Amino acid sequence: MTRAGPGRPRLTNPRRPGNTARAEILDAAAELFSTRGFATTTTRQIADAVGMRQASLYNHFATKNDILATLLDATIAPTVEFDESLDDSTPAAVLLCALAWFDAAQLCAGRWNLGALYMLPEVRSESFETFRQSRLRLARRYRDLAVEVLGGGADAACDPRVELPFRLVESIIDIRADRQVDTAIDAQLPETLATAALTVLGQPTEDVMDQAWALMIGGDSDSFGTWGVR
Amino acid sequence: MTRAGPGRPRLTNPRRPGNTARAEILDAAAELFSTRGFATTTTRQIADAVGMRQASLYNHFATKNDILATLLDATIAPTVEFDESLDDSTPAAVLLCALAWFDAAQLCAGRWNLGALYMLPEVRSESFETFRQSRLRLARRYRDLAVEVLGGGADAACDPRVELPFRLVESIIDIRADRQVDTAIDAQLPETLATAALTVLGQPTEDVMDQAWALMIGGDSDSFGTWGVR
DNA sequence: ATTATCTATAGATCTATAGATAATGC
DNA sequence: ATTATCTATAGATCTATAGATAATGC
Repeated sequence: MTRAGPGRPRLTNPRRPGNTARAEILDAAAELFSTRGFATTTTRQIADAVGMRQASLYNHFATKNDILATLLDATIAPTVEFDESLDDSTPAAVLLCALAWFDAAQLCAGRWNLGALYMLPEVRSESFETFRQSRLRLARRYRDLAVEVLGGGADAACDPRVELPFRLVESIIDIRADRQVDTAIDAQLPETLATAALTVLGQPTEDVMDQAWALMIGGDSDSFGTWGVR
Repeated sequence: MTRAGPGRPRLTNPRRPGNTARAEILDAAAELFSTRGFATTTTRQIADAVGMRQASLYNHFATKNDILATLLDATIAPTVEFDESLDDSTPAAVLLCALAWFDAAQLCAGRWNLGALYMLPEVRSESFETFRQSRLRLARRYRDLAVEVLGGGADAACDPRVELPFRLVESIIDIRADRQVDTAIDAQLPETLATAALTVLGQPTEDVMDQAWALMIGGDSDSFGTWGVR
């Protein structure tokens, strides 16, 4: 909050959270990109939202693309790390459920609806190739687990339902985008989606949910605030 | 195909389906907007894709916004009409299932992934207010039917699962966007999603699917090509 | 001296309009 | 005469760079 260091002072007082100009810019860009889109958000709008001049952004990011790339990478990282921390000898149903639960909680958490950045048409451009690869790997991971849950045979691999767990979790992005925050319902959503990810595959959920919950807690449980009420 | 009427001839031969310039423009815009987004698609790109000069677009549409508005309205209309044709004395589970099935088939059909237009950030702007209202009404319709399927009480209205049927159907948009067309799987998707819309609510599906199928056929079954294999 | 901002602006778009042109149809 | 295109361009952006300025820190 109290900024006093070298450099010419800003004309406006800071109005964004973050201890560095970089963090302030990322917060403003996250809000604008996730609500108005990338192409329609101008660098001037970002600068105005931070309280600095348009040209000053370029002391902290080389290009506008660079700002989006930074946000995208930070957004997907926690879920990928959580997935990599899982023990592959655990039953597939438990792994799938835990992954869905963690991912949904991640997408629910945070000041801004960062998942919406995945959906921006601009992300399809060449510049974001690396990010798109990571995300595709995650989608494949969901599908592979779903195939295993369904028995792992050739039939399971062709079952169209194996696409659904990943898509169910993603739907939280549109839910957040379409309406105001409703804490009563939102707190339940991650668990609801993790359950639904099993239900659409025709799986019973009782024991699995408890085991998945244990894995969630086992992960870096301090890395963000709320896991939803249990 | 054979264009020969009044007016100065184009420099390029027609390369888009449609008997009128308007239809050719809509086809090109549908492809570009749904794959690259609205703001990043220039009127020059649309014109190039049609095979005419940028300025010539303005003989057929007043503004770039006007092109998108036309596409949006045409996209949501069939599902809204189908919903209005349904008989409210039918059990809610059958209505929900039929609506989901029809909507999913609609989103699957067609040369371009028009559902992706719903997701464009630009649609949140004032200009598309009317369209957004229609779409919100449709989302509410799904939710109201889901509440009724769950018993209709106050508990049902607060159950977070009531959001899921609508979101499951929408997920077909992202499925289409993320991968190449896979006819073997795609033909099954609408029925799979209609089934899942009931499954996530904890409903049995056996009889309901047959009744829903009958409603699908009863609607304007000739309005588009494939309903999926049954 | 170093740093982070500021002001000013070049260069590159992009939408939409104005007016000319080349067909058809009466 | 009417129509649908064309060419040319005005006016309005928007990104990113260049160079000046006002702080801190040594």
